[in-house]
Amino acid sequence: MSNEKLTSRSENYSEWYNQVIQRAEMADYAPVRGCMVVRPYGWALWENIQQSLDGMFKATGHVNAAFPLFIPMSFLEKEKEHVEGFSPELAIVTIGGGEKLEEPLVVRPTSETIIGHMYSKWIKSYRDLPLLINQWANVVRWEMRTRLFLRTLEFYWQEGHTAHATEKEAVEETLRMLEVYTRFAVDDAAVPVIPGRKSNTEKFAGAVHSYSIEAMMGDTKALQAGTSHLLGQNFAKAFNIQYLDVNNELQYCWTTSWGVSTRFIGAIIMTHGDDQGLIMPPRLAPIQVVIVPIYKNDEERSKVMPVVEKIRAELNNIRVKVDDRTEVTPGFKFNDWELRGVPLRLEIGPKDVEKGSVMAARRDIPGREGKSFLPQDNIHQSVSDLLVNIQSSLLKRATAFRDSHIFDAASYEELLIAVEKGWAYAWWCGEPGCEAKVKEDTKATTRCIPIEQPGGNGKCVVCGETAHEKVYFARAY
RNA sequence: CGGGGUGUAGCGCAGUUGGCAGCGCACCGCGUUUGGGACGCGGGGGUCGGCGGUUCAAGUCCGCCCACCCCGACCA
Repeated sequence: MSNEKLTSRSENYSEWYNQVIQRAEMADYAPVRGCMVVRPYGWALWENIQQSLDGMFKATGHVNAAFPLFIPMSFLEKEKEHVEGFSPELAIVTIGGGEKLEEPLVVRPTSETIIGHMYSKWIKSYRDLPLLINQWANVVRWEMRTRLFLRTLEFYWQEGHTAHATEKEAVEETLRMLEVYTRFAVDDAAVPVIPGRKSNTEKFAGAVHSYSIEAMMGDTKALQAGTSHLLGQNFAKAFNIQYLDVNNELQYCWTTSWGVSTRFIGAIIMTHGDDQGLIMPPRLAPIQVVIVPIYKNDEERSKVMPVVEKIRAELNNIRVKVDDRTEVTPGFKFNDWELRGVPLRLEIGPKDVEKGSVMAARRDIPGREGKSFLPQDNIHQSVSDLLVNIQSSLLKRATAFRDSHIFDAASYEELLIAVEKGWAYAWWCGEPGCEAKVKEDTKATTRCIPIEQPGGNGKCVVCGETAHEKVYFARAY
């Protein structure tokens, strides 16, 4: 661990990002190119994300299951767009047990195909529907360039796969899970996101429609933080997922899939972090409160530690860490836990023992301004209140930042300026040509066509033709 | 695959006209410290990316190879 200052976030955002992750011991690259080791502290955050999402999945009637890591190549080839979309980034096993395989096995880049294969066996009757299954898994996509959490060769995620009797139900499911992701991002991660539909060029290979939640990072670039796909009957037809309806007629199912990955950790880091390092939203923070005892000698220690233990015991259902390391100074610990993003720090020293107080320092407000004395009495209540307050102020701050970097673009000139400074919000006719022109001129792409629309019509910001929908253009990760 | 760059201690780097392999941080030991990144003294750690060449002598000069990073095309 280093005790040097971090690179400033405004000076070099990408260096800041890598430094924070490494110094906070969130993750490392493994010796193999592009693969990521998630360190215990990073994994603890992921576990909290898992727990939060899993609770919402259960509440909406989904159950967990597991499917194979290896998928026969022929499975992917059954859906034309799917294999075309994924073939450049597949890792393929050609040798097994020293023998060349009859048919290559693909290391799953996503599991629609193998799950579709199983669903065709499992689903026979309308009584089997809807089938609502989620899988927590790792997947592999052979990316050209990797970035910790955001784009790694292997990543961890959850992928939900559902089958329904009607299109209407599948559409409802797709939007329901988009809503679940939105609630998770906003309420638990304090990451404001815009739910919307992807353009045809940006959608998932094999989907009818893709939806996503889009977040703005601290450098104003956009990050797709979760996706929900309406697969229509594309996979049902490719894999023969059929059922007999009440009239004894054979019907194809309507399917969906949706996922959130370890990429979301990157979203949290880049949304909330500052020049001191990470800031964890209290609801997901691996450590919510760190207590730093302060003493000069054994005598002071013997007075301070019982108070520390008493406070720790009272904060029973809060994730508390007592940093009783003796080899580093309190000042070092302050910086260390700030780097790791612990939302609230309690300092307890001889003065607090005398006064019956503790010093509380909130992570979201740096320096003296974020410090206050709390009475030791009723500490559980005051700490809980502070955590709630920090959670909501993080969301408020991120939302204000995002909104001040979204610009209405009424003309192409305005769009060019807007995507330099943040996101452009503009009418778009839906033509891929207009989208491609923007990408060529600015590197910005359509992020999503938001669910909430202003209504009425406008003129496409690129070609001037009549447009029915407004869309966000932005540079993206 | 195209353009640019870098390989020297765990990490970050310096190394001049070729002449004993260095610095900061980290690590280990002892002591003093401890309310915002402590200090002193002592210590351990190297196939200088690899192979070959020039030379009395190569981290340094020459040739070939390898690896990695950044910018493009691709992407949750």
